[in-house]
Amino acid sequence: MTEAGDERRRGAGPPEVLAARRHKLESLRARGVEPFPHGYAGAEPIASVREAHAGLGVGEETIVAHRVAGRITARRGQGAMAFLDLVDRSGRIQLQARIDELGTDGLDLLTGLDLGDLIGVEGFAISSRRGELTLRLTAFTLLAKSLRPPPDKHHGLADTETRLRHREADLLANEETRAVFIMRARMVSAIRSYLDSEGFIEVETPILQPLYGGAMARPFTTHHNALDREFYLRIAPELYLKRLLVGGLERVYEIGRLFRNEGISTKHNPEFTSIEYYEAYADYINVADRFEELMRFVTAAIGYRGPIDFQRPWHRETLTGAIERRTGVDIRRCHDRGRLAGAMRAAGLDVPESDTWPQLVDQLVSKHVEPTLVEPTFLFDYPVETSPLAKRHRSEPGLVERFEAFIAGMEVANAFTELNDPDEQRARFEVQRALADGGDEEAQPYDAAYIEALEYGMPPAGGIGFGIDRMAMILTGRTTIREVVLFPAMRDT
RNA sequence: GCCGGCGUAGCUCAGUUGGCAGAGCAGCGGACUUUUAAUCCGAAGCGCCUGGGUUCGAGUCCCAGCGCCGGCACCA
Repeated sequence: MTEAGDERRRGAGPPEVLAARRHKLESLRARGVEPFPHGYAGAEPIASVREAHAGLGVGEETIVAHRVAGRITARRGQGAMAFLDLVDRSGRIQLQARIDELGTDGLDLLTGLDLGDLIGVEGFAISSRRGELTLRLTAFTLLAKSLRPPPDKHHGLADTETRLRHREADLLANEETRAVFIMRARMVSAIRSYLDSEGFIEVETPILQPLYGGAMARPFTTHHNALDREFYLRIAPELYLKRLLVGGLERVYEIGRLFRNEGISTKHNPEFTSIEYYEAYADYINVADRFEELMRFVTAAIGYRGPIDFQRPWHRETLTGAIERRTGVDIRRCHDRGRLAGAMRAAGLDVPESDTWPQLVDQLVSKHVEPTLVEPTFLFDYPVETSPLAKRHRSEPGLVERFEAFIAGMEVANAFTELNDPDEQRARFEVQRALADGGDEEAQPYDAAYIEALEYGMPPAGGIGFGIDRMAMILTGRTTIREVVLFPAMRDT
């Protein structure tokens, strides 16, 4: 059902399922029941109730009292007795409501509540005749009345559009959705604890930036009224983080939202979460080793049980070797656009006319190499043309010390030995400026403040950035970024 | 941005060659003291995404629009 449909119906009077809940709300108030009380202190998580009675035998009853709170998700009436399912953040538990415990009025009130209502309960832990852990209720309190029916209790909520536009409905109906976002949170928490334990400090740099940089992407722009100037929403925190290396912080990381004004796809959301970390006195090989270690740590910490093996050492190839192996094109022998285009045509590959040399290299990687990289893989050593912030390779002319990491056919990380020579950085920016003048919308702008920072002296360093969302996709086994972003970008209805 | 698929009750879904819009769950009324998506009986609830058109007659066929999904392009 679309939003527009809801609105129209509201104008013509609500559907009867909504009206029924409204009427029930009023009759509760008429009975003196407050439908929206202020709190319910002292409830324990359902999971801890389960833990406390793990060894309970079938049909066994205890006099251990528990107090829990949650949402009613199912009801099985038996006249003078009823069973209900209660769900909280930690799990589900069955409730048994008996007329001899609650009285006629109490049982009527409880069984008259709706699926979706939030209640707090007290009761004794017992095992039912079928062996299910159950709370035999001695008391209950309505904690919040639900005025909108929850999705089908068995089929859950399946309509993708409703799931994404009303994530709350998705979360309350689909346990699997809750599991995905809990897993994502634990993943981020594990990343933090790894980096914290390695002496990195978490920092926050500007999201509203006077000049964007650190990646090849088109930015969002916005306007600050008091300063009367345009700001960009950051496309990357890189340049600010490296200024912190200059300042002596030496090991820094930032987890936060990035914004790129580009297309939306199963792998792209206009705002997404990345982490970047930088380490003084490391080079890109050290960074690759640490990233492998980080992923081993994170997957162990969250109990990852998926198809990808993170314990084994990652595959390592050079970029040029990977391209040559898969297409026969040796980009080292094709330093100008014409030669590369010719070699690609000779190999029977598509050559878009407007593509520049770096764009053709990108094509080769994304079309012919990336899809083959299912197991965790590093590609090392990229052309200097595609990497204006990376340090020149120590032995390979024309290349920089940069790698990208791939998992499940998807690029997940980008890293390099950082360029810390201010004069060379200035020259690289000049090249970018020329590209921008030539109409390249993604060329990086000249950042004079950054050059000035490098002039104070930046330690040799390695750094990496990777997409939290894509990592979450891989670790939760989702195929679209929308399944790991709580509220993904959607069109207006 | 381009190409294709989809849009029916609060939710999950049927709907034949164009012929009175349906089921299950939820909700409503009643029965029931051990049930576990789904106990039994009964009565309700759908302007079929929006707007045009063809037709005696449109959920169904045609056109346009909106949204979602899947590709492509762009990108991480």
